[in-house]
Amino acid sequence: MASEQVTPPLYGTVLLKAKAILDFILNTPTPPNLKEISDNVPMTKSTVFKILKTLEFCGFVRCLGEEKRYYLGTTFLSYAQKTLSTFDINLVAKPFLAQLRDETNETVNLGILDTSDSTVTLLAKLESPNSINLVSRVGKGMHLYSSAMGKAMLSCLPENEFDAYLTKTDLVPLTEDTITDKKQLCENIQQAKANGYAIENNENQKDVLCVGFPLYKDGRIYGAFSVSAPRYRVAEGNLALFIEKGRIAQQNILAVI
Amino acid sequence: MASEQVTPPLYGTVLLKAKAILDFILNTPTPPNLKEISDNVPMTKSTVFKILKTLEFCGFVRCLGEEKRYYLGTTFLSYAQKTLSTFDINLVAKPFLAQLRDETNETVNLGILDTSDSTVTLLAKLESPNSINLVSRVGKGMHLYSSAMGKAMLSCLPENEFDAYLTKTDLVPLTEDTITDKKQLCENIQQAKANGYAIENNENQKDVLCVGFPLYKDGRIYGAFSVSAPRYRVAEGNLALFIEKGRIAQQNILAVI
DNA sequence: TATAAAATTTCTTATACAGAAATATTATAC
DNA sequence: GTATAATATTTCTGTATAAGAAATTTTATA
Repeated sequence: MASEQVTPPLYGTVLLKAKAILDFILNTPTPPNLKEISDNVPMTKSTVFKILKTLEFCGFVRCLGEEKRYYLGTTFLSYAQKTLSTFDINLVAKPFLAQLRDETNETVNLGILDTSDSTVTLLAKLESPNSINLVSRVGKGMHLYSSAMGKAMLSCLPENEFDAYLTKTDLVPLTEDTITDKKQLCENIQQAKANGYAIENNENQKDVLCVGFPLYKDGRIYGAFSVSAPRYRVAEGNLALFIEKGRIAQQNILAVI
Repeated sequence: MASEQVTPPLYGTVLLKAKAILDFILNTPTPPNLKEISDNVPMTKSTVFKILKTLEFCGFVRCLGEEKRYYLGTTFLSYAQKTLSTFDINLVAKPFLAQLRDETNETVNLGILDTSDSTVTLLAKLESPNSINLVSRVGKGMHLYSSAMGKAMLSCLPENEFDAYLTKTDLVPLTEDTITDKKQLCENIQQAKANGYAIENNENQKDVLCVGFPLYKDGRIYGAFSVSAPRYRVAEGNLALFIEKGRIAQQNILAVI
């Protein structure tokens, strides 16, 4: 849906063919042999064969057994490890968050879950063009129970992990509206789960309202982002805009993760 | 060293170039930009650029940030998952184990660690050409503390996991030579770790001697294999042969895992 | 042993590729 | 704010390479 590049490049047809073959192996329950592959990708048997042999040479596939079935290779294990170790949600999400900032004219934050002490680590803050800004600092840890991003991420936790968090955490009040009752927090998180976003209204920082969106995909919590504004600037229509545009940003980011 | 295919295939030069680029990104601590890549692979900048754009289109790399640095893509996460879920140590190891069987003229076994109940599951049994064979059945579970493959795998466990195993396990005797003393087992495993192989002499099955080799790589225990023979057939020189040829098979298998 | 099916190899022309060099886009110095 | 340098991207062209048809070898099955 986004206006991204969808036309294949005019270079590297072999790469595109190789990917089609790899994807076919990926999506086939039992490892296929040459015939099964060439029957299911738009290439002749000899072309598939030659590409497979090169992929095998590269360690991208392995051909095993008397039936000569093709398996994805162990090379991908190293690549995947590197992908994870250098994955930068900050860089991935930033363009979409900048757009969200421009659409809402408010400050947009990006955070990740710090599992060591169950807090939100603020990775990036895209300042509102409006003059009066909020006091937040990149790197600062916030509580999960009081912040919009934190509550958004809580809403994605598996039940047992959420229970563990609830058990071990003291809900220390930060403002007069901080939720300090565990049952109430539970309900609040349930609501966030149902909505797909979490609202924090004067709970974490005085006179600030935040809408937090989780970045959750394939069972993994990549982080969360939020739109935050001084409460006086958030009228009814404004909040709806935050939610609408936030949801779009969320979809866009998840699509490229 | 093995007489495997080492000559690049005469087809798919773009694939080979693409792999060189991916490998450079893999081995560079901070994600490189175009210039850094093209300075380090034997291609011109424009060639590297065009391949990168196609790799990006395929989801194999992503270009992020103002500095346009290249990261390995998330596509590899799916590929790696599939690699692991279809990984078949049996098929990978079999040719080398068949060779070992022929070199020793004894039965060769392949097993994996069943972590659910801490036993060895026998995956394959390559029968000795000699007439008198041993009683073992594919699928049969053996104890880690009494079998050669089990002890080989124990020698690769991280210390805390080994301690946990020792604590929870009753060393029930299977023969008159089964090690039933935990301290003695500890020393035996230490010895196996130092040797790189484990010997089981009449401990698991009466009148049988086994030499077990672990298949351990990158912190992962893929399984173990063993050469097993009736004790009366194992003279001094024979045992040395088992160890020598077993080590070679182990190296060969680990090289292709 | 005969037959079928699948895997390799051979061969050839159109085409996709590689690199040089020009251009555009940044970053940085002045 | 302009000049300069560094990097990224595009254009262009001869040549190497890829794609497919078909023959051949290998392997499975009757």
